[in-house]
Amino acid sequence: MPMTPSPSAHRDIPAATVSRLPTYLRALHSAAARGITTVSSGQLASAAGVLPTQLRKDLSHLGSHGVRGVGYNVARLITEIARALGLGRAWPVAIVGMGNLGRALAAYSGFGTEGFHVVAVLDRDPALVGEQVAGLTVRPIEDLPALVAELGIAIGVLATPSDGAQTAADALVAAGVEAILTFAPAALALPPHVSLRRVDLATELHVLAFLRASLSDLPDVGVAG
Amino acid sequence: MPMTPSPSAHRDIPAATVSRLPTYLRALHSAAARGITTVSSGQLASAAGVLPTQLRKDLSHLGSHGVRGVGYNVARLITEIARALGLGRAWPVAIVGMGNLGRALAAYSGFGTEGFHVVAVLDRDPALVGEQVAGLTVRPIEDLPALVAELGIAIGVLATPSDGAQTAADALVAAGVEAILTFAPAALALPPHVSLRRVDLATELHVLAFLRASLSDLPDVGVAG
DNA sequence: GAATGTGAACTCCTTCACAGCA
DNA sequence: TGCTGTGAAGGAGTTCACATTC
Repeated sequence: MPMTPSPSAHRDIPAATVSRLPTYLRALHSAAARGITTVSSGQLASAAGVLPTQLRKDLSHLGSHGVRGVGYNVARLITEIARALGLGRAWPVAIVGMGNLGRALAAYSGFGTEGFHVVAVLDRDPALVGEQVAGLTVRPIEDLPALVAELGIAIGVLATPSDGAQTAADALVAAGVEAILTFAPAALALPPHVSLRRVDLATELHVLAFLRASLSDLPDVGVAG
Repeated sequence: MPMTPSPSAHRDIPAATVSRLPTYLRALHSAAARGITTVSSGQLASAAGVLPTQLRKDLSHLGSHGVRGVGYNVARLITEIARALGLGRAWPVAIVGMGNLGRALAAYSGFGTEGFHVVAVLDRDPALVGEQVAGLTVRPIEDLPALVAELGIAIGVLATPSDGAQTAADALVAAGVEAILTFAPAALALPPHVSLRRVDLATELHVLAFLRASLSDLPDVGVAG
């Protein structure tokens, strides 16, 4: 799991815990929407797909205080996790690369409900610049510094082909963006202060294929024809 | 990192190693395309964004034999990794959910070059059934058993909203699919023999926002206005 | 009685140090 | 001399057992 190795001031919450907090938050929101005000670690854990001990250990890192014999107050836990994750305001996001994936991401409604807001879409191809995508006008890469300064863009999403990924990443960093999520299956060289996460679709499929193959060790697909 | 916890017959290659092999494979293909026939662990590791010791340890799990003092034969290493990953044939993939993301995935050219082939696209919405997406006709969920049997579909990709994810997953499992990649931010209950990977875009952004916030502990975005 | 919070054991992964070989 | 392969050390994360509190 690619993550910038250097930064040490993670507010002393382990990286593995941070990566599970959003899931807990979603489960809590869903519970709150159903009128539930108190949950036990067992209930919340099963909704999130983890073990109860895992959940309690995770929550203990935020110093969160449930009530013994009772459980956690849903509203309070939502507040605490949101604060731990640095939410409470909408983070402005820029997406670079307006191919199929970039367009889909720009239109993805999930971001908005989770505290993120796509405020800029860019592409290096002049033929795409000026086009409308998800209610935004596609801008050229050269506009990045101005857009970052103007809109306070904090996170850049790379949806370019592998070739252009490093160049686009350099442009983001030069413009002052310090957090990048890339979908390009390429190794990126970045300054140590820039946080990087990579989502690699082909790798996920490869891992699945491996698991699948190691289960049924048949050369043929396990479907009786 | 969501992965089915049960299966033990991973061909004794650690999960963490498996998740890096595809990256090595890409770097090797790229090297081969440039006419390079031998690489050292240092060269390959920097192309893949890992440490040389990590790479050598990983390769040692496949019993791979490089040549001391020289390095690895590119062609041979490609063959060994491909075999370890169970490649060598194109895995047929079905994508369920033809919203923005599903369409983008169906059109994603990366899959084809990596040993995967999107052979079916489905949606539960009758209004979408029959439409053409990436050269395929959208089929109803009910066609899954027939499609799996006919096309040997081994991997299902879920690009549905969270609501429909469990239902769609059940349909895939009932049709005989034993490996699922889901983009829906929901916990899925699946039989233990089914492998599951989850890609959660919102979670990735949350983690980035956390890292970003813990670096510059300003309430404001770190751009001098 | 019921459920949280946490030290301690355990498992997994990464990194180091260096032996082994061309 | 140069680079691979690997046992051993170190670190991170998960699970267990149980003391603690309502």
